[in-house]
Amino acid sequence: MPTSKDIARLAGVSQTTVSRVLLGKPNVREETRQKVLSVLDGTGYVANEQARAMRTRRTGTIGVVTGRITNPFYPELIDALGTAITGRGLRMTLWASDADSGERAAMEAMRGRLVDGVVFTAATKGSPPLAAALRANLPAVLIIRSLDGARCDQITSDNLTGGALAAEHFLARGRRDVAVIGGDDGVSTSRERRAGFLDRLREEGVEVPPEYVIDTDFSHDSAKSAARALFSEAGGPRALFCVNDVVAFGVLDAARERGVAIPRDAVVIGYDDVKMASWDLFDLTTLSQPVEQIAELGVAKLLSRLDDPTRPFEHHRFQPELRIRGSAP
Amino acid sequence: MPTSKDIARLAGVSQTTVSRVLLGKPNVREETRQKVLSVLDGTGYVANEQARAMRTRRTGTIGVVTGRITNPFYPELIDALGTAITGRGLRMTLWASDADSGERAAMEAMRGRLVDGVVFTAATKGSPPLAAALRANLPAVLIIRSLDGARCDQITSDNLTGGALAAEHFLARGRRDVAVIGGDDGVSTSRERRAGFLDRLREEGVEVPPEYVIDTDFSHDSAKSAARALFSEAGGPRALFCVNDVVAFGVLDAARERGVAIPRDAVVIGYDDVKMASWDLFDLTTLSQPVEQIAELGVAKLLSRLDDPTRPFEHHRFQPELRIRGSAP
DNA sequence: GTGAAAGCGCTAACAT
DNA sequence: ATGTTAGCGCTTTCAC
Repeated sequence: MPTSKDIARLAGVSQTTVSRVLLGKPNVREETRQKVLSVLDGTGYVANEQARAMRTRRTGTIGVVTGRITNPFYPELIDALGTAITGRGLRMTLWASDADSGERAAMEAMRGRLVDGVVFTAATKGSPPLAAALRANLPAVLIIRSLDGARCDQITSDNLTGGALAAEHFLARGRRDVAVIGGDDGVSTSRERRAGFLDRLREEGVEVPPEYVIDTDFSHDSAKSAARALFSEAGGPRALFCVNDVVAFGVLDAARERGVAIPRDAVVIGYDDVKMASWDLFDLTTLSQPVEQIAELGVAKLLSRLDDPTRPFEHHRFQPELRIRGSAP
Repeated sequence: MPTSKDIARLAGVSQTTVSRVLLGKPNVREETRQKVLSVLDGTGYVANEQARAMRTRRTGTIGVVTGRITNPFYPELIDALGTAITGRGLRMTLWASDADSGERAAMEAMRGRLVDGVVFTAATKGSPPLAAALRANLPAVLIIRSLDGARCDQITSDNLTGGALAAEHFLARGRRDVAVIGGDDGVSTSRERRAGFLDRLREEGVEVPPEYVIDTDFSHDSAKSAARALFSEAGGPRALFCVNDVVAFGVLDAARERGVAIPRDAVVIGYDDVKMASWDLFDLTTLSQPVEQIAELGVAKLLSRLDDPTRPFEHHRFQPELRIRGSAP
């Protein structure tokens, strides 16, 4: 594998000149440039990015930390982030794991200069490595999930409004037998979606009893068993707002198992509008958040911070939109 | 951000000794080691991996190339690869894109010494960058999809057997009104699954007419419209083998739309056994391939090749297992 | 057991 | 417009 020194020797110029040609610097005579380019062409030379990174202090790699990919929302997000990152000629290093091991690894990678910055998508209140990264002022951005007072840019859906829209949809159809399923107050999305939903209901005089504000993790199976309990209760709630689509899928599965017809016997709203939500078998009414835009803006903000670390931190919230489908017409 | 030189100065030793301690070399006096370690602890020093990689010629990063993540099988595979890679203290750089842009980028990254090797999961017959990578003897491994005569290790499911198992399941239930949906002969998985299925049927005297061997891409929507056409045909096939689960989901969706009851009016078998396949709404009979094992072995083979580039190439095939569920009991 | 010195392959400052 | 030189932060001989 040839080095720029080899190219220089073959072209009869200094190694510096080769570097100049490679970087497209202006101060090279056209004739010299051509000579170098032709040698370059012949050898199929590719610059050693490691060595380059060592001087420029830019690796051209962006880290991405997500939760476990069991939620189909994450693949779509990763896809969008991948597009935003590779579209800029950069690379994406991915950590997709439970717990905070991904955050820990990402922080190490930043400090070890293996990535220029990190996009965190699964921020949780009590994550020590994330807190440490932000405290150390390492270049990071939070998308999808936010953290109050985090020292970095944040891009999310306006989850409070999203929850309120779900509430309004139920109210407009005269439903008052509502419940919220899924949630963890350490996670901004579910906390805010829940709060927006409950607050809007309260404004209209509907108070949701605490036993119908159901904590479950974000998995299909937990949601399913929670809904199963709800459905076996005779006078229980039948207008269910789920904090995300996977939770909603679990609820739909429980409904099928229990012989609860959707939307006749119960109505369901999700959040995220993953691709599957529009499949006939689910046909899920849900709130959509613009994944591509969130990913794109997140990457853009991260890169702009690398250039200007002093820019004040921003929190951009995209408006969610209610997609009305068969599960809650 | 301190360097090993800073640590050396603070500890009153040479930079070399710091390096020795960091790498756990034996020839350091215990007393010296402790001194260095205590300074290390105090500063929160993290070695610059770039510089390290430049000397060792190992980056500690593995590239992964997948197709677009619209197929839920890929997230599960990425998850498994991530576990196999990060579990070894390495990092994963991911390219998930249509076409061969990911392969091209991965090849560049290998040549630019940004990754030690690459796991290709979406090999297609006519991919120039992949062909080039293999020709150049760059360290790579093919998993899930194979390529005849590729100069690298390959780990796949035994797709021929998988297809045969599906055929046997239909035959055992007396079904002869079969069709195969989804396929592209440039992709080993669908080519082999199809061939295994058709060959086994032929052995039992069942010849599938060519119009019931349906080429569609691997998307839910294409499969859905193909199945829609099939279901509107009166005497058409009603025992459908799909080359993967997403295709099967599309078929199930079409069935629902057309009022075709599963499994009463039609039976469906998929391939992959993605998590969703066991959800009540799908309840899909399918062939499972051991994703974790494939990922684990793929990474292991790749790493072992880095240590011994001369080892002969192997193709390991895992046996698929039929998971019988409601869609084809 | 420890340190000095060389060098991985680049880029950038400085000379000419 | 081009070349010389000095590192980036490590690991690895090679001396002692």
